[in-house]
Amino acid sequence: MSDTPGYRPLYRQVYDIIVRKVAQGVWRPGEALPSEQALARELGVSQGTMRKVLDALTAEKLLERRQGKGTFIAENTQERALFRFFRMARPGGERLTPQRGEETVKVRASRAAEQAKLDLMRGDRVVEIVRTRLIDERPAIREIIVLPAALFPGIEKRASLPNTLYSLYQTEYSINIVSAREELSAVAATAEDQAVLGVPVGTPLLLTDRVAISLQERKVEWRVSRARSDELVYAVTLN
Amino acid sequence: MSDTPGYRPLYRQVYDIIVRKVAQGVWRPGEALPSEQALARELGVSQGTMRKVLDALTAEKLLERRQGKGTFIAENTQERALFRFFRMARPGGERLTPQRGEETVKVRASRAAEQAKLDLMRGDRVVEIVRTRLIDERPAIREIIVLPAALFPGIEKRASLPNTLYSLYQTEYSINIVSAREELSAVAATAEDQAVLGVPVGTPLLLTDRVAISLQERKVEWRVSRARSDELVYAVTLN
DNA sequence: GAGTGGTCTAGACCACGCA
DNA sequence: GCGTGGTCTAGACCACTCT
Repeated sequence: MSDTPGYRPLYRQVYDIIVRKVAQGVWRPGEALPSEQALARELGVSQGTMRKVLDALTAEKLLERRQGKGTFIAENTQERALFRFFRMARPGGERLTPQRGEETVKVRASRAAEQAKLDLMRGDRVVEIVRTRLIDERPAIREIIVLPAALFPGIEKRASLPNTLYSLYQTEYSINIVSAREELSAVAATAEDQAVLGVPVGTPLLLTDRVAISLQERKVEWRVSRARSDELVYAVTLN
Repeated sequence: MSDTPGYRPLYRQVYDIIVRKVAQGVWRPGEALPSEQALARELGVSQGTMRKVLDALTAEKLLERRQGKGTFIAENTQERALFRFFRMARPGGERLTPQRGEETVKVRASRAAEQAKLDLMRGDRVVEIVRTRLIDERPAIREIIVLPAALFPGIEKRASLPNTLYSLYQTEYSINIVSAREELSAVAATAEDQAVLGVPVGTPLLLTDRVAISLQERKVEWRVSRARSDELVYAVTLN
């Protein structure tokens, strides 16, 4: 799995140092880092090398740089986190923001499929979140979200969960979601889908199976969504 | 649409020059460019600036750089072009290569929907390719592909089309596909789907609606695919 | 005007591929 | 051992933001 390059560029080492600091929460989301110059001096590298590191982290959307102002820890704000990982839109491309519907949270033993998906051990516990999301006031998406309980202590005791869970992960649990692997397929609506979403059994639904990856490259969330596909599409740009 | 920055960095100008040269086919796909040093001298900029340009174009997958060897025009080889824009896989993520099935090509007048999708004028003609693709020897995907006829002269006279059209676009028509906007939805199989794909009417299919964008930022292809979703998923990684 | 990131330069040395 | 891209440095100047 892990190569041993035998040669480890300086900027790579500095990169890892900064990533570690961010993961430790040395700076809060939205807060400014020291200037390029200051960081370079502090770590004993040239400004050019420091810049290379900060630019790379900006490309990974962990930092944001604004000319004349500074370098900031990227915030998984509602807006941003939503449009980055929530790809549902109206046909034609117009983005939309779902509303919150029914929601249940519980902690339970993990199942074999979950252990496989999230690299868990037998006996590990998981948090299960089941929720409905609304478009135009009507139920449109059913989601089942599974998290390793060890990483999210007490999350089941929270009064209510925000629409964008990833900002909660970041601010409350110092877990930054940096990428997600998704698999989409088309399935027929079940009786349960009919009950929740109000579509006839057999209606084609868009099923999304997502595993979210943290900055530390851990699989931290498994999410399966079933979405009405009549007025909703999954929009993505390939590069 | 187009901002006037009022200030145009040097590397941006050099970038445009190189892009233009690539689009003009000054170097063939797979061929090596002059070295960083040589290009920098030729264009009268420093090596650092030249490097910035070449790195940016590498990030856009237009070039490939190999230490010790040189900088090459990225080839839309079968392998690469396929896995870059063809996202179908087996559940679990294993990539697969479809085989070619039935195929028809014709040139005809464009319809309103096509004019809208591809930014065409009324009266512009289009090439329509209808084809079936096989997985494990069985029909699994139906595709309708629409191209502006003006950009692909004589394409309808070709004996047969390759599995990966984008390498054909690149080598024969100097059109580099650099990105694609896709919209996915779930639809019920029609009688025609039943006839071609052998699935019962009403079976959920995965429908993909793609517009492919060229290096010159033109909308060059509209492709609608209907895929069996029983043993096939659409796999994508979000960053 | 002071401070930040953004651009640009010139030059040195390192790692890789190949003959 | 030569030529290529990859890393690293030091320093200058430009553009943007805020006071």
